[in-house]
Amino acid sequence: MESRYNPASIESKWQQTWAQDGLDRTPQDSDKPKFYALSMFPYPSGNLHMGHVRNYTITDAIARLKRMQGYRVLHPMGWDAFGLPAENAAIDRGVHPATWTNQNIAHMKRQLQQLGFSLDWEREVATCAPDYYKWTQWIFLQFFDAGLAYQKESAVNWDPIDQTVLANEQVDSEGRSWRSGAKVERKLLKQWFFKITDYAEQLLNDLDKLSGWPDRVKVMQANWIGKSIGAYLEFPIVGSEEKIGVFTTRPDTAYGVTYVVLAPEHPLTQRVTSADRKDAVAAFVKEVGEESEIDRTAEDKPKRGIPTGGTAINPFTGEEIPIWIADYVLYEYGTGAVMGVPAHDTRDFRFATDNQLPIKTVIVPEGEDAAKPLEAAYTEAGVMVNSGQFDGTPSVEGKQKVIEYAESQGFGKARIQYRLRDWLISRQRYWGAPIPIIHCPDCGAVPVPEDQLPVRLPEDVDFSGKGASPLAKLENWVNVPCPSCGTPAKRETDTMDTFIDSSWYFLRYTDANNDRQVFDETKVNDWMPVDQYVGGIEHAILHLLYSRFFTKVLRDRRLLNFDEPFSRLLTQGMVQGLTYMNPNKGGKDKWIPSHLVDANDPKDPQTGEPLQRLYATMSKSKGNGVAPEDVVSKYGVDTARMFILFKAPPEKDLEWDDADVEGQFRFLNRVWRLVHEFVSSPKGTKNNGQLTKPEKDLRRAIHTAILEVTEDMEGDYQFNTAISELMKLSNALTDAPCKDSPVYVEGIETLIKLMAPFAPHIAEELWNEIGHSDSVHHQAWLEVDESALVVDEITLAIQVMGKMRGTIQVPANLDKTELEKLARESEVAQKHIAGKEIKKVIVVPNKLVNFVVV
RNA sequence: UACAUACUAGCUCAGAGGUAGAGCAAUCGACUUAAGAUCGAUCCGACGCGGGUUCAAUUCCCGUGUGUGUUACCA
Repeated sequence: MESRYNPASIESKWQQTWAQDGLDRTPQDSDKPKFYALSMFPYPSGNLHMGHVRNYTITDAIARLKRMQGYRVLHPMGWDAFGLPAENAAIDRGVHPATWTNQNIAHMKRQLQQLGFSLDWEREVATCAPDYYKWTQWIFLQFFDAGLAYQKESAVNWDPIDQTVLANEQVDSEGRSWRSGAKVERKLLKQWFFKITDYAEQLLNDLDKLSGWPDRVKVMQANWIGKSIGAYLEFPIVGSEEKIGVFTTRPDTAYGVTYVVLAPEHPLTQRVTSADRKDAVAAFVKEVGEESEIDRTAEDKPKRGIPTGGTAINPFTGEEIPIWIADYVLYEYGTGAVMGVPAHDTRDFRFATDNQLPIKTVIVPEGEDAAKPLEAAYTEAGVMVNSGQFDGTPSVEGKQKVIEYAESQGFGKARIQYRLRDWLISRQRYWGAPIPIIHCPDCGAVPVPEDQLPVRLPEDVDFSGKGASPLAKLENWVNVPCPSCGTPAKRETDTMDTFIDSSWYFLRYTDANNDRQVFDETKVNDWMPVDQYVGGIEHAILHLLYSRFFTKVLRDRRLLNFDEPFSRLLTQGMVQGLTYMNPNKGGKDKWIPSHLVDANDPKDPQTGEPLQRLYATMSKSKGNGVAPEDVVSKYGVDTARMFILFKAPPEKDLEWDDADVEGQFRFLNRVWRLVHEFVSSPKGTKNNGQLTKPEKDLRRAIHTAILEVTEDMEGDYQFNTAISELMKLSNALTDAPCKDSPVYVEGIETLIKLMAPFAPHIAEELWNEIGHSDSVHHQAWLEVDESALVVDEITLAIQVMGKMRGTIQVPANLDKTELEKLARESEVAQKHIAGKEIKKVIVVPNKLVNFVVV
């Protein structure tokens, strides 16, 4: 055995051996319980960064542990390969998106393999491959067939210079196109939507089933869905047949409505405006329309609005009330109109005060009357007053009663409102899965027949970045006969949002090479749900919500039989790098790339100014990244893995620190030396059945380590503390005086096995060196021998009045009376209780005795 | 603004109603021409702040401060 730990040679050696032996392949026929470990698949941007490495290291450690624990493990990898950067590469550099993407995939796959992740590459998927997006299109048709895919006019971001539609992420916070810099306009286009709102209630309720998800992710999803229970009420417009519908959560305040407000965009605005107000209203609408979303919703801004001159009737009181328009009413939410109840809503109160609108109190706290004027809105529950027949009703009950009354009178009903909107899935660009629809002048939107899938992306395309989507310009691709009636028709030229590709990839892994079906029902139901999903918190809402939605729809199509796709979710923290900032500079210039800075004396290389040191998420613009391959070439994969797992709990941000990486490398070196000394010394053969005290102590250390590591890995994966236990065991072995004992052999073997999921290469090498021919990764995980944990003597704490006064050594497992007797007789206790009356004695077996004195 | 979450050694993090703990860093010593590696030893704590419950609170409860994240007028 080499006396020095040389990671480079052992890592490549074992990676080859494992590949040959098929160590990473998913077991096909096995009666073992299943375990599906999954990392969120990456976008093939070209290079693996530390965030990827952290993500996959976590999942890999789990996969390896579960294999040792007797599970058949599915641990696949693939590529979220459609998307904008590929198309930009085409526009900027003239490389075809497919070429660019495939090169990146090849490069990143090689990087992953060098990192030794135990992935089953036979199940690799890439969403841009026709044999994948064929099934994405097939799933779209399932949605279409279920009535869950529909078209609607919708506003898109339109770049007037490039004459093209932009995605939201291509529009900066100033509302300008990232490419042309032009002010983006809103333009109405016919777009495809998925009806996720049909599943809002299920998506909300089933969050309760996700006990293995972090609470904050569930809270974020619940907020996103945003369920409100209330009423829909209609206010007739004076001099018109039309009515203004509003949604309210406070129907109990309906008698306090003193005005109605429309969003400026509301179509009724034109209708209700009186002739003399036309110009003022038009000016106001224009002004608000030009404001950016940010200005309009700024918190400190006063609520602005103007009267339209029109009036409506409060159907509860019969009073005429003015109709206003105001910028604080959002057209996108509810009905785009609200009833104004200044007395009982803070926003309405402020608006009414600013605009001299009447304030009418209709709820009072119990035992008070409505006489005194309000200084602020009273938004709590209370008793209804000034509310006709409802006077005296508690407002909580009043909600339901008012709804019933409105319903009986025909001007309202109960309603549940969600913040969640339908999912706009059309993208006017090339590098995505084409929507498999043909528009026929006679038959309308006709699905492409299944046997004609996939609708392939044409390859000879012009990428100028200008004009309509590249697909729309391809006459011979667009013009096809209608599949239903044969008349000349046109293909849909939009492609699908890439979130659709990633909403079902975890299902495809269970049967990745099936060319006849999207997946085999038995296989998907066998492997799913994913037992442990690992990825970034940035997907807390969109990707995870969409995937849950897809799962429920496909379940209702009877393609699978479970409700939720991911049983347990681990949202890993970011990887942060040491970052230098010049506080005197602004914008991007303030970040000074770390390779330009002397770490001992951080100064701006241009100005000589002192720099601030901080930790920030690694990024190109800050120049604070650490390249995985640099770390690997210096210390090896196992050190990188150990550092990443040890430095922070997985869900927290990780501060990259070279000194700590060094520390992990030293730990692996210590283990290497320990085993090296063990291999080159005579083995213990002594076995007379009776263990000496050092042997007992060492066995206790061994089995404590097994217990702690196993517990740390159960549930929430505390890798950092698990590795800390490995260090303790390693220290115990180093210090052990009984190196010739069979217990020492047990200790060495235990340490290597416990290390295997975290540092797989060195564990395999050491396992091999101590004389085993089978892989350490095939060994069964360790069982705790409870008897080894037993201690003969314990330290008993002596407390007086709850304060620690000292300790005594006593035999373990004495009963309460014996403990009390020993404690009472002890010197420490005597010193503090002598001459005092003992009122009470609390005895906690094997822990402490507490005297309560007068 | 609401919600979530955190606050423990210089740093990163464990911990549990009952003696506060690991790793790294630091300091000193040994070895070395020197450095590194290694070995040995050492140091470190109002458990954010205030109150309550308890025989006993760092741990449970309430309030408060600070940081972070999501959300930003959702009617």
